[in-house]
Amino acid sequence: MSTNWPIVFMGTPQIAADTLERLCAGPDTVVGVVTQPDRPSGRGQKTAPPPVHRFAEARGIPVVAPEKIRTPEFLDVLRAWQPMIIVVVAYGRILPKTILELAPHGCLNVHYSLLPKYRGAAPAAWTIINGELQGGVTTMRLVEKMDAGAIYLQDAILLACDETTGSLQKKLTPIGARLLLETIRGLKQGTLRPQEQEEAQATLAPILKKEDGLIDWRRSAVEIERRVRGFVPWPGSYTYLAGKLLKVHRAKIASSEFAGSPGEIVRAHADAFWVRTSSGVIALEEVQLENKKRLPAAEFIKGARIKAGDRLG
RNA sequence: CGCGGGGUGGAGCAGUCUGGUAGCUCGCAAGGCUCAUAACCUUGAGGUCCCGGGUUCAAAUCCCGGCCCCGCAA
Repeated sequence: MSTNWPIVFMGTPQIAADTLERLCAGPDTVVGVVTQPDRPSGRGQKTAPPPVHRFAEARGIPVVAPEKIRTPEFLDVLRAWQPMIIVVVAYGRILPKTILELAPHGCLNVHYSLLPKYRGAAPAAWTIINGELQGGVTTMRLVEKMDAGAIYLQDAILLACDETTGSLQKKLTPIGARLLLETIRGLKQGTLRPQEQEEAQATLAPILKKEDGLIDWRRSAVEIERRVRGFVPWPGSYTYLAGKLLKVHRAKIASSEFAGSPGEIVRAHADAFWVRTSSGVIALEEVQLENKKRLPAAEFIKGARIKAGDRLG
């Protein structure tokens, strides 16, 4: 029906690329894409363009990957595209006011939590780590304060009991893409009623660091199990076994109770690899010793010389 | 040229430094035992020790090259 909007898209990882694909399938025209510059990554330190870059290139959409975004040159590029709105999905940078106000409808962000809860870089992960029963997606107008802008649309889903950040993100991405299209349509029609966030309800979802993955056995089994799920696929959870790094890919609460101190292996037999925490026992179900392949607990135990009484951490 | 570990019967590992008959925990097959079932005991089958070359009387082991897997880092 209404007009065709020129849109600029800013994003970097796979979820952003998936969202961009859906945006391209909509009624509007993505006239330009902004993404992070190539960085060396992976074994061998090869540099490769991020998913959004590859997608845009394949579609023949103009792409820029500025090292710095607070430059007049970059602003000129954005202005030349003359966007009606700028869509931001996991771009990975704080945008300055000049960019937030560059388009007539400002910057539209897809955020993977039920704002005002979990403002910040890792909303899906913290939703799981804190044991929430539901997660969700919010579209909102970007403002200078982190994730504090007025809410356009929001949708919630229930979490599975074995939900990981990866699986949750996978579920939320298409929902977010749908909300994004609905939001843009609503903005065009003027039917959208942006809701200011309730500041008092706001909580934070700070960016995760590699060290967050180190398992603290003084936490409870419940907490550790949630964190293991929340840290998949990144940064992953790990502990130490006889001085060697041991990654924990999957774990669950063991039904049995065992005496022991936090970090003590209370049972390592057949398919049971049980570790005592400060409160309760946790069963490691899939682990990976440094330099080795990831293995189900049962396989790992056959080769590892471990026994009840040995200690992790 | 980012750093590093590894490839050994069906699975997971030891053995490699210090070259000399292929080992452990399982699985599989057959038989046995039991009030004892995270069962247990006995016997058995199953291996080009990743590939190619070199050194040597002799190579899983030492040297060179190749393929594949993985940890750190990002």
